[in-house]
Amino acid sequence: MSWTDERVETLKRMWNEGQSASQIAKELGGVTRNAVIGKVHRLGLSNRAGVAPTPQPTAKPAEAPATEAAAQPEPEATDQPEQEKAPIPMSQARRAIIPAGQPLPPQPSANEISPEALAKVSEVEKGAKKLSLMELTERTCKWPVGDPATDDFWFCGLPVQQGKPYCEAHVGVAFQPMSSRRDRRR
DNA sequence: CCCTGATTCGC
DNA sequence: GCGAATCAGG
Repeated sequence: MSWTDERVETLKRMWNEGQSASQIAKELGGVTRNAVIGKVHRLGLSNRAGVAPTPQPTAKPAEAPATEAAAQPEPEATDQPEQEKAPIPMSQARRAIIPAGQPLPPQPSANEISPEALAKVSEVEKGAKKLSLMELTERTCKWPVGDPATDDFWFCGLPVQQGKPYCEAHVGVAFQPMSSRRDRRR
């Protein structure tokens, strides 16, 4: 693939939108994020919002203080490219039944989770890596699925959301904003 | 380990 | 001009 006018335009647009190089590369296809970054630099549109100065210890004599800044003659506006859609038919809501005693994530009652989150989880579970307990690492989602008493039990295993113990989808249901939880009388 | 952008340098 | 390899950081 080469940098056609069109592709360059997409690159510029996405870069200015704040998309990451990898995202752009993925969108364009046929190029790696390195290619995108390289192109970005060649185009001279590096800093998009203000990149911190890169203190380069390399022996690089200070060049003439460039006072030239790129220009944006394109008053582009109103751009709502794409939105994450979750057309999940929501087949059967899976319920992981975790017996007490396990240092595992609490399974929130399905009736308190947003349909969005549930759908997302369902979807994620389809592509889960289905790891066993011992296969879990610090960057694999530790969300349990299924009944530990049966063979139909595994851990999500998808890449975790930095820091958290679960993938994005499961983080979503794990950390509820504790909303309509007023059901205090029990 | 996952990711990010920045830079270098052979092609 | 291109972009993989590498670097530096989160």
